[in-house]
Amino acid sequence: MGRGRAPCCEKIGLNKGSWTPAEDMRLVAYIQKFGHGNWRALPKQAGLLRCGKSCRLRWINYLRPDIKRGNFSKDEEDTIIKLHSLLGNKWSKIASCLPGRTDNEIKNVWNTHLKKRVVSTKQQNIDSSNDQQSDVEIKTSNNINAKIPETQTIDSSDNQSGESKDASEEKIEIVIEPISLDMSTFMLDDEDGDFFISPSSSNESYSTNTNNKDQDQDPLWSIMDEEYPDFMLGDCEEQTNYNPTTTTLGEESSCSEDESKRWLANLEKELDLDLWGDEDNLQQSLSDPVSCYFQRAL
DNA sequence: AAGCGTTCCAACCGCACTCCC
DNA sequence: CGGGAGTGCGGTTGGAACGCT
Repeated sequence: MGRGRAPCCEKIGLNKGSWTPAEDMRLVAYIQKFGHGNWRALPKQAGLLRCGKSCRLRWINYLRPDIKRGNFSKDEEDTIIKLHSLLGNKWSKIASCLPGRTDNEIKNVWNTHLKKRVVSTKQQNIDSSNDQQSDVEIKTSNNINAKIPETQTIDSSDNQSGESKDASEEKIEIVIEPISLDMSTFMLDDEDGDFFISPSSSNESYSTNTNNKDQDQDPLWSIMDEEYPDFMLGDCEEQTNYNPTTTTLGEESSCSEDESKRWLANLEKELDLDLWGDEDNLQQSLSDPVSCYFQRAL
């Protein structure tokens, strides 16, 4: 689609723009199996024609199993407004107070909805009563009861937003609840102890297009549900206690390069993507999956 | 139905930061 | 301490969906 500026040299030959369901599946399956210890190396090992940055963004903003999708609740919106008044455009900090929401999503909601609402609220307050404290209620509030993974004291002193200078010396204590996310909510095991992705169990409202009215019709999970109902990732019981809020998979999971390549080849076969060819080409795929992928993609 | 403007948000980019050697 | 690599953050872009005429 060609968003933004021209790609740098090292990105020539890599895919850009919207992710396809197949790419999503490949990324999810790879991370479930091997983790994401090294984002730069991940796309090569997973056979994705994407840069590591793009993979990371896709995972964090979209494919993570603990992502909460759908409309923001009133409470969430209020929390965003309050935190933004204190922190400014510190989207990642705000996101840390809203479990399941990403900084990108919060940023979008703010820019498209909440900013206008705050401005109009301020304007209404000024118009209706000339109240000198019209913006106090949205500028400061210590009554924030947000949920973030661990107790944090947010120091807003680094806030550079002009909108919140008044609160720059203030520290807010946020009571938070730990997120307990077990990968078993995302992956179900069958009788043999193997695991497979369970799209429907991961999030009821999962969608790649929340803007859509048919947001339950996500292409990825639709395909997964309909075409790969028993999509297998192989034995990965070591992943069953994966908790993305506390664990970086790549730090704990380990796999040899050979294991990675072999898994990738098997994945292609299971998905019937025909990117690696038949058994005759398997050895070539294993020895140099990326070159093989390019050759076959051309 | 077609055309046009607006809204939404996924994905991009560059820069900043952290870590390691 | 300096430099390089990897990662995170925030601003911006542009295509798709939507609404209006």
